[in-house]
Amino acid sequence: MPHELPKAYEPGDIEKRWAEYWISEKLFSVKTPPAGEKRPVFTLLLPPPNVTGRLHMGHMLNQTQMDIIVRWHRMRGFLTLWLPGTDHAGIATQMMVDRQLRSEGKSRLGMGREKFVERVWEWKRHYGGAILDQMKRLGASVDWDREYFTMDENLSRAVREVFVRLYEQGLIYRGKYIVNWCADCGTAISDLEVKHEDVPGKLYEIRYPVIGSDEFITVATTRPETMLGDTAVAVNEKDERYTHLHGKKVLLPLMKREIPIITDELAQPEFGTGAVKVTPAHDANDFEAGLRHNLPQIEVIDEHNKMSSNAGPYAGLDRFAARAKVLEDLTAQGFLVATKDYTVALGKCDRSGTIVEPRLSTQWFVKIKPMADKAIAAVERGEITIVPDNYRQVYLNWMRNIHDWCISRQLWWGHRIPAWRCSCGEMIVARETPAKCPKCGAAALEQDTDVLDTWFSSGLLPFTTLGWPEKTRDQEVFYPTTLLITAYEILFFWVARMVMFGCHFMQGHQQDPALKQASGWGEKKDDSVPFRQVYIHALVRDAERQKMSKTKGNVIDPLEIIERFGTDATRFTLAAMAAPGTDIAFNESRTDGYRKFANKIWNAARFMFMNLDAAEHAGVWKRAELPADLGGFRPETLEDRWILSRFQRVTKDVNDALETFRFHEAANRIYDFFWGDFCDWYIELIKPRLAVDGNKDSVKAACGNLMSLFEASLRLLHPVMPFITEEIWQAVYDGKPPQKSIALAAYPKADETRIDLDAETEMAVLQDLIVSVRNLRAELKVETKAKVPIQIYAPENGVRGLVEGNRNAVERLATVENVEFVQTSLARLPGARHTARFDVHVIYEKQVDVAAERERLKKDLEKIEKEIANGQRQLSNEQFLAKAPAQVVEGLKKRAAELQVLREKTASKLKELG
RNA sequence: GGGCGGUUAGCUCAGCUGGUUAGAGCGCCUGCCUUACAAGCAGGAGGUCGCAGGUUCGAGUCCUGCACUGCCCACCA
Repeated sequence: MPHELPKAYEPGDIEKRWAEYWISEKLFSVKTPPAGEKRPVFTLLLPPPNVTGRLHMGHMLNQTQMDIIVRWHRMRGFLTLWLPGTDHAGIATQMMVDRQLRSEGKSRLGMGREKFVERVWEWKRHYGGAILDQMKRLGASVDWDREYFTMDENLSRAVREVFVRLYEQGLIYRGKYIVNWCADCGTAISDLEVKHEDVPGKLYEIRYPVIGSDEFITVATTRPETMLGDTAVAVNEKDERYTHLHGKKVLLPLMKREIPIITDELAQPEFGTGAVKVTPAHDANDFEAGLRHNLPQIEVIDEHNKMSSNAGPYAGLDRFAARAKVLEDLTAQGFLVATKDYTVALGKCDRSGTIVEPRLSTQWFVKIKPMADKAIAAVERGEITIVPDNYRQVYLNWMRNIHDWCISRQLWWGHRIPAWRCSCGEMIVARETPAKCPKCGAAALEQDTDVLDTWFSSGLLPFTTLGWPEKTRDQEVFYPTTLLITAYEILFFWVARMVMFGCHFMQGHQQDPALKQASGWGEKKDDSVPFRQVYIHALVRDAERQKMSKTKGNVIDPLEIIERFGTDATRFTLAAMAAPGTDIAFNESRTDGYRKFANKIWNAARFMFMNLDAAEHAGVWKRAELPADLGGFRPETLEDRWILSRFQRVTKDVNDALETFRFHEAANRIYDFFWGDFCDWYIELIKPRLAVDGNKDSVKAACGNLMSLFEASLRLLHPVMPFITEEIWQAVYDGKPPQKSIALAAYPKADETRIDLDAETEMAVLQDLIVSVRNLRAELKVETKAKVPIQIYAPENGVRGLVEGNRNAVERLATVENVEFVQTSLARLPGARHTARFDVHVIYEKQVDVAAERERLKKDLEKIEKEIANGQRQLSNEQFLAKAPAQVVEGLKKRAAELQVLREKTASKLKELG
């Protein structure tokens, strides 16, 4: 790799090149180790995007976080498996292909099930890989050799196995119940797929004539059209208003049907009139009540949301047209008593937006309670930790109030339910297509036409992707997976289901004890859980905090952002903004800032290579093998000791932050270190030492130190910015790196013995001095290039020695030409600045702006006084001295001493100025 | 109806387990094309941490209430 790097960083080609390299070299493919290996293992399952999906910001955030964690583990020596795949996404995909067919003038129904499914497969082969290709652009370090698709044969077999086992265990049943029906999708959907929306509506009060009296009983409803299917009116047993009507009947208006008045807890005396109409076929509560009282179920709305023949004169009308007509007729006949404004929680289909109809229908259900109990226990016992912690409670609440899960869908695309019906009425649930009916021997069996809810199969992925139902080595090694990173939105859809299925089907499973131990999970007792940890990340919103949506047109396309700013910068943005618990308002200006950060790194690299090459050319230094992990770093000067110390700190902080998913902290720490410490100070300080005409040994050391530290910093940054770090890292090794990729190099580990407090303190004083002089120069309006003489008063020997020892640095970085030490304080002079440890005076003929100076000092003094007062109050408080940690007291005392000095200097100067 | 978050500089956000002087980026102002970087450098202005109480030696951080705001869950017509 030539070191003639272009002046500005151009991510496009570089990123593409390395993304391809990582894949073609199979760097992230994992071989399952045999028994006997003792190595930490890290497993992560990619939440499978829909095959129909296109990468959006949510994916990108999710994948960036996963990739950071994955690369970090890999570099720390974990056997790291990240499993990618896609979800067949039943409804979404079917709708997509439906639409395509329609545009060709064809229809699903016209072509028949078999042909349609074949067509979907064809579509999948063509377009299904798009989202994974987009992932490749992000640099996601997944194991492409293990890519799965939820409809793969082996995964489908596992799905059938699960279904049959649950059926045999009595945990799957089939029955006619109220389900959420979406007429648009033509299928039942689960409770989770219904989104409630508060909309202004009406509450209608309708009176039903009581038979055998001239009395009426008034019921309240938001859905008058369902009265056509009423089979009772309920009142509460304790409601004395209605005691005299118990056992009587009413004549249902419009339908002229006699229906009983029943007593049931369904009716709450406080609400409305205390009497409620009962429509068992169109309301979940009424359905239950109907069962309790053995009421007939009259379906008046069909699967197309039209009134059925049971609706008499209203048959054929759309449900809402029917509502209008019913109200009209009720009014005309004097049955409508009142119409009140009322907010209705309308249930809409998550997918199509159609208003969902509670409808009586025969479906398959999972009896969820037994599995939910295990899933609750796993989290309660801490076998699974959920981060941030508040989601733990959300999860538990949901799990404790869970209802049976409707798993059948009236679709063609998906895992078909492995149940067959014989004409004799026998139902056969089997792993493989049965040849004949076990009861009557008939061969003409019809398979159930429904498919399974997509989440049924994705809920199994943690173990089915590892070869279940066979007992495989993969499971011993990689199950339970270590972590799951996902969005809150699918906590219930997916996470909760994985926990239930995992705990149920992997009960008794044991991870290879040696690997489990080495991975740090030794104390965990239960290896049936699908993952040890769950991290829930925030939502990405637009810059105005709005949820992104196609209809609002505020969707930010990550690929477009990547195109403009580079993948690394985009990844960095997402990491830096991802503070746990808060949503991310994606702001391009931040990404632009991180693009500049990449450029900064790039130019620091150019600087380094320029100097290394010059040194090598001059024969002062040879680019030999770079000792691993800062092994070649020889601290010679203050800045060497200082930067080494700072590096240990940033390394510690970054590792700590990643341990607890504080991505923003990790990113910001590296940013500050690299830009602030490394570029602004270290590089500036080391510059003269790199001059090839200098002392050979010291040039050599400087080159080695610069390169060592840069190389280590690249490794530190790599999980967040994989591309630019790879590019420069490869160049550092001149195409002969010790590993094929920086992704396989070791992650920096903090060595706290290399933290040098003295160096940090001294450097801070030096920085203070230089900044003070720069300050004064600006204030005095000294021409930029003019070197000025300065005077320094530094009563402490240490400080004086420090400045003398780094006189060069001061002269260069503050543009100073002569440093004179004096014996008396300079604080009062115009054109001087002071800190607690030194005074510095810039000798220059121009005058300071006295008024401005006075203002500044006044402000300073005020602050100092305030702080002194605060400090004194605390230090004179016995309680404080007794209770506060010694370190805090000590610090405060030290500060108090400093403040005294500062106050005196500042006050006397202020006095001087008048 | 239940639950969960947010409110800190003009804007977008950090501030983890309470501890000395509340930070960053962007924007703004001033001066610099100093041979790594003008996608840069140097300097600067800008905050009674939503409001009111409380706990504590000490509160942006913990507690209570209020206000505004966002989200999730829910089979009361």
